[in-house]
Amino acid sequence: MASLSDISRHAGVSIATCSRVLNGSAHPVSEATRSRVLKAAEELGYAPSALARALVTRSSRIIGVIVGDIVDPYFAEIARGVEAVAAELGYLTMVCSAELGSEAELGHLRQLRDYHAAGIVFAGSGRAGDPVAAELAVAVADARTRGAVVVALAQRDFEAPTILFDNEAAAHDITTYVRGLGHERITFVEGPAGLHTSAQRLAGFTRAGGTDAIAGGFAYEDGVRAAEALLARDTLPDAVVAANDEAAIGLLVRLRDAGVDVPGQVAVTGIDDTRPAHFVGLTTVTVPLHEMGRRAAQAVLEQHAEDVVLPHALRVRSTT
Amino acid sequence: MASLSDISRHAGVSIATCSRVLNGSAHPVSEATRSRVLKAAEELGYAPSALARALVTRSSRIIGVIVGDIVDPYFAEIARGVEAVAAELGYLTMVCSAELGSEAELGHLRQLRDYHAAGIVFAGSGRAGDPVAAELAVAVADARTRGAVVVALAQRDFEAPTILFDNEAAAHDITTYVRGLGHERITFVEGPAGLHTSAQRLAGFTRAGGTDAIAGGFAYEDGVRAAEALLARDTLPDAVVAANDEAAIGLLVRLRDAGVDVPGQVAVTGIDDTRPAHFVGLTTVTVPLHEMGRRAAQAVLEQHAEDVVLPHALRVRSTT
DNA sequence: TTGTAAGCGTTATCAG
DNA sequence: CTGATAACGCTTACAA
Repeated sequence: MASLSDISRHAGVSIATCSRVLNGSAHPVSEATRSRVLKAAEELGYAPSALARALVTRSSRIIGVIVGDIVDPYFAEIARGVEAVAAELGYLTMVCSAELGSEAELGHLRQLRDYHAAGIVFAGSGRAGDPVAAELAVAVADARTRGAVVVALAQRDFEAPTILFDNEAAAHDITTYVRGLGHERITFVEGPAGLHTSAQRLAGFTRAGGTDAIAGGFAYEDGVRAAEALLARDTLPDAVVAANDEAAIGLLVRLRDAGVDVPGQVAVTGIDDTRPAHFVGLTTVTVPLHEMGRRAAQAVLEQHAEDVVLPHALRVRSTT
Repeated sequence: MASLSDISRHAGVSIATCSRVLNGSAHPVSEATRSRVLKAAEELGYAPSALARALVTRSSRIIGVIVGDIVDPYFAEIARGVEAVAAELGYLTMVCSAELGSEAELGHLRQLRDYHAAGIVFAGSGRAGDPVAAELAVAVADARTRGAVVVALAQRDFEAPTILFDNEAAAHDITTYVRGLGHERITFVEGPAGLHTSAQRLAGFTRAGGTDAIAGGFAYEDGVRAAEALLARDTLPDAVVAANDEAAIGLLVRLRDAGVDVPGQVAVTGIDDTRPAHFVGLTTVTVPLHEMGRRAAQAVLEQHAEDVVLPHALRVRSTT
């Protein structure tokens, strides 16, 4: 691949001048030499080395989005929001999936730091008692030293501006709605143990007067398991509020498989309003995932972020 | 952030030696100086500049996966496969979503090339008559010049080893299955116009004896629209084979909303066997998405790929 | 308006 | 076993 010095030689112009015309510098260059350089670049098929450029400017045009699980539509929606605004400005957004937990998150964070990413957005929540929390905090600080702006889209255990919605209120609102329907015995299927988000959603359920909570998770399979636990009881609850849509759907499918009438016999709800919720007609609460992604990207482009809490809203469909 | 020269000064050792101990070089270094360097690195919080390293070694540890749409579970599954094997070897996999079509794809490809990506995986299919096809081919060639290994997971219009499954056969098999059920009037909902994958699936339907095909797409909404087109006809077909799961689900939901009994009145099937298909009990054909991702990653790690066609299989559920 | 040259942080080649 | 030093490809004062 042709480099600046190739162009320079070919066009009979200094490297500096080539650099100036080839990267839209404000520095004046005569039309004559400009076109000569352009022509040489064209002929030789010049492509800049983003690596070299980033090395000297001390910042690349990469925005990293660290998500909990790339197949989870919750994260996909966020990533899409980031991408939408980043692409306009020519930034490359790379989504990194940390399926293996905090360790993987730390690994990705370090890589992003090492590549001088312009921005790093943490899409998922932090974990209580996270063994690598301290290391994460250090790496975040280092990334900042290198000019990265880091933003969190859920509660984390390091210093960072946050763009979020109120998980506790979301859970509270939907629980209240379900109670308002006249359901007395309501079971809550918890999120993954340890996640701050899980704790917040459980707290919302509790504050709304809920008392019966069982273990769960954020995956479809977790919902299936929760359904089985419920099916094993003497009597089914009137309603079950799952900590998120995926689990709610697993629960819903398993319950119906077992011949349970939803919503006739048991009402089922989720939180997040991801695409699959739409597919199955799940009652849930809409949260501004795409908008969070957009704002996160804007924050890194503007190199400055402010804490915000975005609104959520009940979305009633056919499972209640 | 501390750099090699900082460590060098702090430890009273040459930069070269520091480099040797800090990057696991085979070059011998005495235990004494090694530990001195390590200590200095520890104290100063050294983190290597992947940028500088990649610049001199002429290759970064980045694998880019260019997908059609990050919220599409088809691509998410592939990305996950890539990530799974890449992570083990310390490679960073970045998934780039080309929601805006070929142009966006080209943009991402160039970025990846400019960052000297070690590998570039094209997850989606090429388009007939693509206006940027030539530019894509050039950029692919350039990326190769810079040492990248590029792999395609669907038919493309440039030279590249492919890891795929047989789209034509998949569509043929499910159509044949549906006919075997006794359905006579079968409608096929096509994929997005222009995509090679769409053409292949349509060809499979046709080869299996299907004749009635209507416009569609790969998104949920496309399925909804197709359902409405069908609903507007005098009589509904006995079965509809959609070009993929997303569209099949949109179709299914819309049909049921309209009071149509599926599978009683109309049978519905998809292709891909993505997660949502599981949720709604869709009859479809399983394709090795995750495995394709894994193999693509292996190919870039081994710097060499061979063409393969992986098997698919019918997955019968409750919509037929 | 153009060119020279000093880095950016590493790795790698050669000598000691 | 250790250390200079030349790249890698680019940007950017500073000169001319």
